Amino acid sequence: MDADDVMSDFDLEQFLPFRLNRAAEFIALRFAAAYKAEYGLTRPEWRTLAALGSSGRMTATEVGVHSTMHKTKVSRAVFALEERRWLKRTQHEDDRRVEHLELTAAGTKAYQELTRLARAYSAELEKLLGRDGLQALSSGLTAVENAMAQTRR
Amino acid sequence: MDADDVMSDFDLEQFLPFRLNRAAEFIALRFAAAYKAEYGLTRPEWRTLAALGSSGRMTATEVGVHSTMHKTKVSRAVFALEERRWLKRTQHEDDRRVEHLELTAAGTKAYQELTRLARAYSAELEKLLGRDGLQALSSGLTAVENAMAQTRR
DNA sequence: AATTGACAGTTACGTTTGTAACCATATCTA
DNA sequence: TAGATATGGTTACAAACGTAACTGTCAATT
Repeated sequence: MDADDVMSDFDLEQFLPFRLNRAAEFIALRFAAAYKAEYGLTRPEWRTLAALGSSGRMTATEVGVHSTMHKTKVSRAVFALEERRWLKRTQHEDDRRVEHLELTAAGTKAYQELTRLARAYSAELEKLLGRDGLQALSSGLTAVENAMAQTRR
Repeated sequence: MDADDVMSDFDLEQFLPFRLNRAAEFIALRFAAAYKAEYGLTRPEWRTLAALGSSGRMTATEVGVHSTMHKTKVSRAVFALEERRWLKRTQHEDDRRVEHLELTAAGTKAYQELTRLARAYSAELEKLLGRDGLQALSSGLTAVENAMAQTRR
């Protein structure tokens, strides 16, 4: 037993935050490469597009909550998508602070194409992780999601 | 059945990269807040500290591989930790390109304290996710790690 | 021994990020 | 109805980031 063992029984390789982060980076990066190369989208932009594409009309704040993105990220992504004419804003009638966000026809088209990529990647992931691995990961994530819902803020 | 349903059966909420990333951010951020607030450490710095604390003497390249960090991140973290006198470098005898990195006494002390925080957080996570959730997440992550090892690069 | 290529680590540069301050509007309270 | 407070969204600024180019050293080839 040498000094290292005495010092601590902590192992970074076993530490969940570390493992989760590394895995997320790996998984996300492979997909990010696709939409970045093909469409020049940043991650916040893709997420905003996906949120609006799948949920329809939302406010910027709602997008942020939905995707757990900081509001400045959302703000910048919305601006970028708007410039690209993939998204349009409309004012809320009663509350002029609020803006409703919606995809344009072009935005919807892009969303659908990206959706195809996403599905292809999902299939690839299933092969990569195996059915059991995927299932385990998914239920683990569900546990985290429940914990997040409890730890409301 | 409205337009959204027809448009696509893709659901962002089910998309693994999205879920993984969101979960990782949630889990990692809670812990990052601790070492950031108490020690003013960045994530790369904490990771480098942890790598050296748990594995003893390593080179910068080894730290990078171990923690999957880009070499510029490692370089900057090493510089910061060195300035803080938590880490010292020694030249490799045979190869003058290589530097061995090691924690100083102060660095080791800090590592041990952070290790206590990390263990406390692990325990908290187990409560938060439940034993089953934790187990599922862990084996899901193992699947990802195996996939990463296969997709060598 | 000179040339070439590989590798460890650092640095310069442009981009992305989070924090905090900000503007405008809405709501609550007195 | 005035003042305080909260909220949606943007912006300024500094810190952190990745890419690519760089320095210095080693190994292989000639």
